[in-house]
This record gives sequence, structure tokens and C-alpha cells, in this order.
Amino acid sequence: MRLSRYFLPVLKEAPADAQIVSHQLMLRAGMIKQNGAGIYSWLPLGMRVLHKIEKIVREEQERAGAVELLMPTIQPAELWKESGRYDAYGKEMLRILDRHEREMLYGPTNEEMITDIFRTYVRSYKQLPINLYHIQWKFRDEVRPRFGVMRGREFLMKDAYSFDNTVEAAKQSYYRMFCAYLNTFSRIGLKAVPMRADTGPIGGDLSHEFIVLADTGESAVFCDSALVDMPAPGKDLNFWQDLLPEVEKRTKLYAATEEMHDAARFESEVPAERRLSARGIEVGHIFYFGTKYSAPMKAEVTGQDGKNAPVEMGSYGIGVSRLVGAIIEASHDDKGVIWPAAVAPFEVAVVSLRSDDADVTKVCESAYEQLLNAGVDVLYDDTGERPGAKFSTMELIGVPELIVVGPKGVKAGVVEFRNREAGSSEEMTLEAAIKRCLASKGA
RNA sequence: CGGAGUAUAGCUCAGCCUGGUAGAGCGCUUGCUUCGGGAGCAAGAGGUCGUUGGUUCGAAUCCAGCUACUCCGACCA
Repeated sequence: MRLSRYFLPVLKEAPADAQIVSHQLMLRAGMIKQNGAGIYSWLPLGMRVLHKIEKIVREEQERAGAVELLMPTIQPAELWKESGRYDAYGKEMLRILDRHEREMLYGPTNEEMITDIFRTYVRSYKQLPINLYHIQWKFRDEVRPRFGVMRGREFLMKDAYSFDNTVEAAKQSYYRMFCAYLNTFSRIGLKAVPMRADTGPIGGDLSHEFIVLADTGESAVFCDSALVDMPAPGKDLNFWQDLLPEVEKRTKLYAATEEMHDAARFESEVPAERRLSARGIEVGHIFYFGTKYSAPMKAEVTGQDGKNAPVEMGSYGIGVSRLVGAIIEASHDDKGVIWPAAVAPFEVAVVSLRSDDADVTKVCESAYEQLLNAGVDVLYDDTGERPGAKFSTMELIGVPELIVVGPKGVKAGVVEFRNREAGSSEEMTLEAAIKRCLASKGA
């Protein structure tokens, strides 16, 4: 992408409404525009990050056996009356009347709808297990939206729903998502710690939150630092073996959010040097809730014994749009965002220091072409801005690697290769710089 | 939903107390000079002061209603 043809409205100053750093940086970097309380447009740069996160989420869901579909944002009220949640959900649910005065709602979640899909098609225990997911916009009419996309009213969520014959099988489905989440967050470049959670209004008796540690997080968390340091299971994990040991390795270590915290247990179970009390942001939440929806909605399958029984269900959410904010909270400095490479809107930027210099332009164009051809997401700053302004913008939007091309370097046959996170700068030939970019992409 | 604020140019804000023809910086446009860390000079464009009503000869300014947004608390991916 050539910057001269791109849409990147960066701001020097943070709008006064933004209070936390991720919100300020997202506005300044031209990623989002607020359209109302808790409602945002995703501008091109922000949308790129959203897509990168979605891609990783999809890959890890599929690896764990979940299958993608897409349900609508608007749902008829009938399904929610069946489950009893139409009245129970309260004012957080945005209710709408259509032109025929039929009661509709903008989905805050999709348990009812997926259960309806399931019961329409699935009859036999032989068809299980099934795990269906989608990535769709949700609306929850929060009393107090705040913190930009971290607590918007409209937000993008990946929600998966598992269906099993038995409690034991349902727990394995739960463990698969548990491990998939660890892998997902790890690939995104985050340390996300699973913590036992309240099941809340969704109901059920097995639930974990995945918490990203960040100084600016909304809730206090307490955990064993060994849990934070433990690597994710990784892509070689066999998802179709008994995953309980993999899960237990983590769940046996102490980790709790403020509301579940037990100071006495914390101190007795965790050695002093590993007692970590920090702040965190919830980016995922998984639930096992049995037949809470399948029983009232009659989502039943015929078992081996010829009898019908409601299926065992779980649901698994990742706040995709919230993750964008969470990543920034966890990874920024006073100059701007520091994107983990996997989710950076652009992986590399080619910065021309003199767009009116033919030799410089020639080197830039060559670098840009080569990177494009190699499949790298490259931003080419071909504008006539001054060097200082260009560097500031690149640091603000957090491009991980820069190839800086200036007249002096071109005469000497070198370009400058910079790394955003390390703050490093080296001179090398263009070929070497491109090789470095490709190497970090492969890593 | 309880409490507290804010609303003036694209952005950040001043002006309001003490009513009298709308201001700054940044950004934008044009020209010249610049060009390795958000350039300098010059000339410009840009606002029915959130909205409705009231007080007044006169309202950005005083008063009231409404709306929107933000913050603190309770709730939440």
C-alpha cells in the first residue's frame, strides 16, 4: 500500500474524550472513529488489525475442531422466549419492533439461535461431537460504555458452541477450547492467563476467563507467576486425545480475579516469589452449562439406547474487537503502538526520506515491489512529508519494521533497517534488509 | 441505574465570573525557503458558540428545559 493513496487520518493530539491509552492511540493512529457512545467505525488501519486477529482465531478454532458458520445480528424474540431469557436478559438487550410490529432483538449472544439450528438438523448421537462458531457483531446496551473498543456496546465476538452426548465428552470439548484459546492468544502475542470464573447469567458450573495482564487492566488479578510463564500447548497438540492433563497443568496453579480471590489460599498455595498480583483485561470466557438451553428448547438426540436426551452444551467467547484494545494496552510506549508482528496492520514500512529524489525513489520502489511480491504487508510512505513527521507516524501506528531510504544511504549503497520494539537501527544493503523482513515474517 | 462534569473552527483549548460585532495553537490551502526526528516566513480559508425557549435595547456569556458525550460507582466479551 502506498501511503499517498491510503486513508490514514492520524492525529497529533488525543481527543479529550479518550481516557485510556489504547483508546487514545487508536484514535490518534486513525484506526477508529467514534459514532456514538460505545459505537465505532473501524477505519482502514483498525480494520486490518481486526482481520489479522480474526484470521488467527479462525485457524485455531478449526485446528480444535470447531466449524464456522454465520448467524444474523438480528434475531426474532420467539427463540429467547423459549429459553426464558427474553425476560431475564433485561435492558442490556436491544429490542426492536419491525414494520409488522414483530418483536426482534439485536443479538447480545447466540445460544438460542445455535440451539435452534442444532435441533433442526441433528437427530443422532452418532453426529456428535459438534462445535459450531461464528465471528459476528454483537450489541449489548451497556449502561456505561467506556474505554473505547474495550467496552463498546457494539463489539465483534467469536462465539463457539459445543454439543456432546455426555458430560464427559462435553468436558473434553471444553478442554479443546481451553487449549485452543491458549494457542490463539499466544499467537496473537499476548500472555493470557486462564482463571476460574463465575458462570454469571449464562449459567453452568465450569467456566474460565482468559485474562491479559496489563497495567491498565480493569480488574485486579492474583496468580502464580509460573502460570504466566507456561508456554501454550502449541500447534502440535493432539486435540483428540484426553486433554485433561494439559488443562490441569494450568488449573492446578492458583489464578483468580478479584471477585474469586481467596487471599489465604493464595498465600498458602503459592510461594512468595511467585505470587503475582497484577491487573488484567478479560479477552475470552468459556462455559460448560450442560442442558441449560437444550432442555427447555428440546435440542435432543437419540442415544445408543434408543432414548432421546438433551445434549450437553458449552459456549466459548473471544472478544475480537476488545482484543485490539487489549493488545495496545499490553504493548505500547510513549510514541505509540508496538504491534506484535502477527497482528500488525502492516508488517513492514518502506520510508522514503526524499520522495523528490529519483535515486531514493528508485530504491524505494524496488523495495516495495520485492516485499509485495513476497507477500509481505508493506506500507510505502511515498509522501512528501519531512522525515521527522514520517518517523513519528510510523511509530504511532506501530509498524514493526522499517526500511528507511535516504539520499546519503543510497549513495553509499545502504538502507537503514529499524525494529520498532527493540528500537534498533542498522545500516545494510537493501537485499539484506529485505531478507531480514522475510525472516521475521517466517518466524 | 445512582453521583459528577463537559458541549465554542477538523483537533486541543481560551473567552463566560463582570452581557456589547468570535480568539489562540495545531491541522488545512497557496507561494517561497527548507528536508535524517512532528520545519521557517508570508498570505489565506474555516465557527448560525449542542439545541429549544426565557431575561435583556443587546446573549457564546445570565436563567430553564431538552439532547449528546465523558468521568466515578454497581454490571458486563
